Amino acid sequence: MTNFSSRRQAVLEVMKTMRCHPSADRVYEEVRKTIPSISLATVYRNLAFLEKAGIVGRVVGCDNKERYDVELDNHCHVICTECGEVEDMDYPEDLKRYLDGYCDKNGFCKFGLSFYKICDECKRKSELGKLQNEISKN
Amino acid sequence: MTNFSSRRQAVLEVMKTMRCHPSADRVYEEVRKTIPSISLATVYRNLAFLEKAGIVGRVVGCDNKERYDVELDNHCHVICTECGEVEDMDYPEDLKRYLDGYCDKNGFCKFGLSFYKICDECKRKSELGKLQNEISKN
DNA sequence: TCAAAAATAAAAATAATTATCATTTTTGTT
DNA sequence: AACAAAAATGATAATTATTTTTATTTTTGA
Repeated sequence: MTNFSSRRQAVLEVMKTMRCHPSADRVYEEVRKTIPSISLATVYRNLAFLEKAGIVGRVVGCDNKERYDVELDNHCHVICTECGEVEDMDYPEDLKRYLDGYCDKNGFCKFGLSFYKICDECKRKSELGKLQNEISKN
Repeated sequence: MTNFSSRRQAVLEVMKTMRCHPSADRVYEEVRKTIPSISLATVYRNLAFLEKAGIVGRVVGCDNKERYDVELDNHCHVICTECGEVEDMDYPEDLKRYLDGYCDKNGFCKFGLSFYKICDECKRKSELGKLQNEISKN
């Protein structure tokens, strides 16, 4: 039975709604919009609970934060090497099959594939920085 | 020119010698055996320096620690879901080629593949725990 | 030789996460 | 409904990993 407490439910809802891979503090920020009195510890606790229950997963980005994910199937990640933001990407179908097979055959419980690049946001910021540098020189 | 300070050199040596993927505090522990006066901050600084220089890389394990790696080519990781320990594994040759191609074609700068399982050490510990539980019940 | 730059130790500061504890809410049983 | 036991929570303290700061030392290169 999926009989969660209202706050646990709220954390899960936020996870389902957000299309990104939020860190705990981002989830906290978001849940507070509907339940202002919720505490950060509760968010952590419920994310841990939901993880144990196999409902959300952890993703490691590139900044020292744990990030969370509700879509546990069939996708890999695109990670920004600057800000650590994580995006979903579908596996090429044949690759997924290959890795699933490899995993089974060798007794691994799961696998994770990530591709890295600098995200558009960070690229923009970096360009802006250079520009400002040029300007201040002259 | 690879003209590093003696401490920077020592950090790199340790990284090369250790066949695992140590966290900063493990590196610190190890370097202290030869340079007892080295400080933890210096280890962090030099790992960061060596990373920027492309000599060591970061690996994300499963515990909330950054781990470091000197072998930057041609291998993927086997990560323990319990303790976060990271082990190297060769890519199947054809998979490596496929991923390299995919990466180039789509403008990613790198990729990472990890397989997860519970390592032998942790399996042993967990068995031991269960056994002790049984005993204390009777 | 000597000034500027780089590297360092030690300690303080920061940031993310976890643990504690007193209180509140929920649950299942009578 | 009443109530005891279990679970969940907020607030805060504690912990852990990492980064920053500062005063000092070492290295570099002119």
